Amino acid sequence: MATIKDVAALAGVSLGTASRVLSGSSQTSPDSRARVTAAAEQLNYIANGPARSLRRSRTDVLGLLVSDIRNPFFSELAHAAEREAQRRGYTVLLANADEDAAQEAAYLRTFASQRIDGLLIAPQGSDLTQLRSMRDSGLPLVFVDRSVDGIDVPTISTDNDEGVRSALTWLHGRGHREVAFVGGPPAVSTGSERRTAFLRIRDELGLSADPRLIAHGDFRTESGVEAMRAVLASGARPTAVLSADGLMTLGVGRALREESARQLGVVEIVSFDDLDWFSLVSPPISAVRNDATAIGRLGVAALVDVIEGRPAASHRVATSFVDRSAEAAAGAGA
Amino acid sequence: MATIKDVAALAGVSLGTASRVLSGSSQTSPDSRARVTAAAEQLNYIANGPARSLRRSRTDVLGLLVSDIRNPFFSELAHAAEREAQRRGYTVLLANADEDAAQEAAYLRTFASQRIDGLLIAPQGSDLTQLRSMRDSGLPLVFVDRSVDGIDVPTISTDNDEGVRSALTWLHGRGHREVAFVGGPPAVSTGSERRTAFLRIRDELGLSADPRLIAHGDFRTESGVEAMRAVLASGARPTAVLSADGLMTLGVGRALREESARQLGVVEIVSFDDLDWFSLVSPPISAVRNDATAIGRLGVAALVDVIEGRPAASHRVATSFVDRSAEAAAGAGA
DNA sequence: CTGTTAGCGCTTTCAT
DNA sequence: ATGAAAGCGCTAACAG
Repeated sequence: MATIKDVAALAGVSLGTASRVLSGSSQTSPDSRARVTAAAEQLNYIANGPARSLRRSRTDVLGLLVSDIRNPFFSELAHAAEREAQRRGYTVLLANADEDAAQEAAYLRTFASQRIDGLLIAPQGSDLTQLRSMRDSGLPLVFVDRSVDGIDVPTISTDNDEGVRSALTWLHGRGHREVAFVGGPPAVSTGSERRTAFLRIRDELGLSADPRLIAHGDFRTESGVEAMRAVLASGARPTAVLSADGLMTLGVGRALREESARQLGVVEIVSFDDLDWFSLVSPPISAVRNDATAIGRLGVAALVDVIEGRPAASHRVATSFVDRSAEAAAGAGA
Repeated sequence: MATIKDVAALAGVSLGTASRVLSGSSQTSPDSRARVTAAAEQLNYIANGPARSLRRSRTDVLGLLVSDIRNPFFSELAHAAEREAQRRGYTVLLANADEDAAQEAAYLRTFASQRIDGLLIAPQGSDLTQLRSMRDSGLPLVFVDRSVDGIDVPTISTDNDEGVRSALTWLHGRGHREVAFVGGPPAVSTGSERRTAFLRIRDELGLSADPRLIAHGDFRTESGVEAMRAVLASGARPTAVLSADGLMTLGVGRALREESARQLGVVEIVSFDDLDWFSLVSPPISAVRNDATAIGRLGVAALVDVIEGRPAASHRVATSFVDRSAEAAAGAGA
C-alpha cells in the first residue's frame, strides 16, 4: 500500500508539499499540484485513515446505534441518516443493538474507541452512567426515536401522543368501543409514551377500560403474537386492536389469523408504524405513519450542529394517519 | 480524554507496562496489573482506536457493503453477519450502496481508507478495475449474494437454479402454463442467473414461451409494479407470476391489486425471497426461501479465513420452497 | 517482568 | 510556496 511518502518521492517534492496538495489545505504551485496528483494516481494512493484521524483527532465518521436493524422503521431511518450524513461530508458507521442492553453497551465502547465524531442512538434500557460518561468525555450525542430520563440530550422523536390520538379517534369514529392495545416495553420511552397516550385518550373517548384489553410486547414480531393471544385468551372481546409498532403488528396479524380459523369474528387492526405491505392484506391495515426518514435526517442535522458547536434543538416529528378503509378488500392475488 | 500515558502515570508504572496490562499481550505482575486496571477504571480510559490501528496495521473491523439496506434480505444478512463477526472478535461497519454504482465506488474508497481488515460485498455493476486494484492491494474480499465476472473472489450465494426450479415445478404441478416472470437487472449476477434458470426450466416443463410474459425490474418495489403492469398491458394472460426478489413481489402484488379491481382474474404469485408477511395476504404467497442468515454467516466465516491466511471456499446455499397453498385464505383481520 | 525507545502515516507548525 | 521536523497515542522490539 503506497504511503504519502512514496507519492512525494515519485513526484519529486517534499512530504509536506504532497500532503498540502492532497488535502488542499493550503496554496500550492500548479506545477507541484500536477506532479503530486499524477504520482498519487499512478501509485493508486489512498490515504491511511487511522493515521489521518490520529493526527487530526477527528474521523469524519458518525455512529448510528439502532435497536433492531431488521425493523423496517430503523432500516428506513438508517437509510435517511446515511444520505444526510453523506451530503454533509460524513460517513455513517451503523451498529445494531438487537434490543439487547449488553450489546448496546459493547457497541458504545467500540464507538468510543473508534473516536467517531458523534453518535446517533436509539437507546433502550441504556446504562445511564455509561451514556453520561460518554457525553461528559465530549462525545456529541443525539437521541433518535427514543429518549432516556435523567440525561439531557437533543432528541428527535415521533409525536406519539398525536399518533395514538389519530388512531383511536379513527377507530372510535368507526364505532369501535372495545379496543385492545398491544404496547411496547414500558422501559423504552416510545413504549411508555404510547401506553400513557392510549390510556388517557381511551378515557377521553369513552372507550372500554377493560384491563384485559391491554398487553405488552418488546417491539418484535413474536411478542406481538403472544400479546394478542393473551388478550384473546383473557376473555375480553375486542372489535379492534392498536399495535404500538410495525413488527408487532405482523405478530398481531398472525395471532388473529389463527383465531379467525376458529371463527372468532373480525378484529380491525390499526398499527403505529406504516409498513409497505399493509395495503395488500384484506382488509388493508390502516396505520399511523411514523416518519423514519424525517427522524433520520433531522437526527444527523442535529448531531452535526452539536459537533460543530452550534446549539441543537430537539424535535417532535408529526405523524399522519393513513386510512385504508376505503380500499378494495381484495387480496394480493385475488 | 485520558491516554495510556495518564494511566501509566497514575498507576506509577511505565507506559510499556500499562500497555501490556491493558492489551494482555504479555506477562505482567499481579501488582502492576491491579494498579493499572484501577487507574484505567478511575480515568475512564478507552484506548484510542486510530492510534492502535496505525501501529498494529489492523483494525479488527470488517466492512459490509450491501446494495439496499431497506431490502429485508439484506437487513437479515447484515444482522447475521454482524453476529458472526462479533463472535469472532470483529466489528462490522455497514454501508449501503442503494443499488447505485457510483455510491458503491465511493464506499469502496472509504472502506479502503479506513483500512478495514476485510470486505464483504454484494456487488452491483461494480467497477471491475477498482475491485481488482483493491484485491491486489491486499484487501481480503468476499462476495455475498452476488458475484462479478472477471475477478476471482470467494463467493457465498444462493442456489438460484434450484430456487427457480422449485418454484416453477410447483406452479406447473398446480396446473399453470402461462407463467409470467418479473426478473431483476441482467447486469447483476442474481438477476441473470434467475432469468437464465427461468428460461431453461420453463422450456423443460413445457410452459408457455410467450415473450410478453417476461419483464425486468431493478430489485426494488416500484420496478416490480411497473414490470407487472407491462406484462398485463402486453396482452399476455398469465395465470401465475414468479417474481425474482421480495421487494419486487410487493410491487407485483400492488400491480395485480390495481387490476383485480378491474376484474382481470386471479394471478397466483410466487416469490424468490420469502417475506414474513406473505402468510397474511389472501391468498398467502408461496415462496422460495433465500437463506440470508446462512449467507451472512458463511460470508463472515470465509472472509475471516482469507484474512487469517486460510483458503476460503465458495458456497452455494440451498433454498427451500414454502408452500402456503393449504393455508386458510382468510386475511389478516378477517 | 519492566523501562526505554523507535516508529506506524499523517498534518501542521516553523522557518525560509 | 516549500522543506524540515515535531508529534498525535499506541505497540513491539530491545535491553536489562
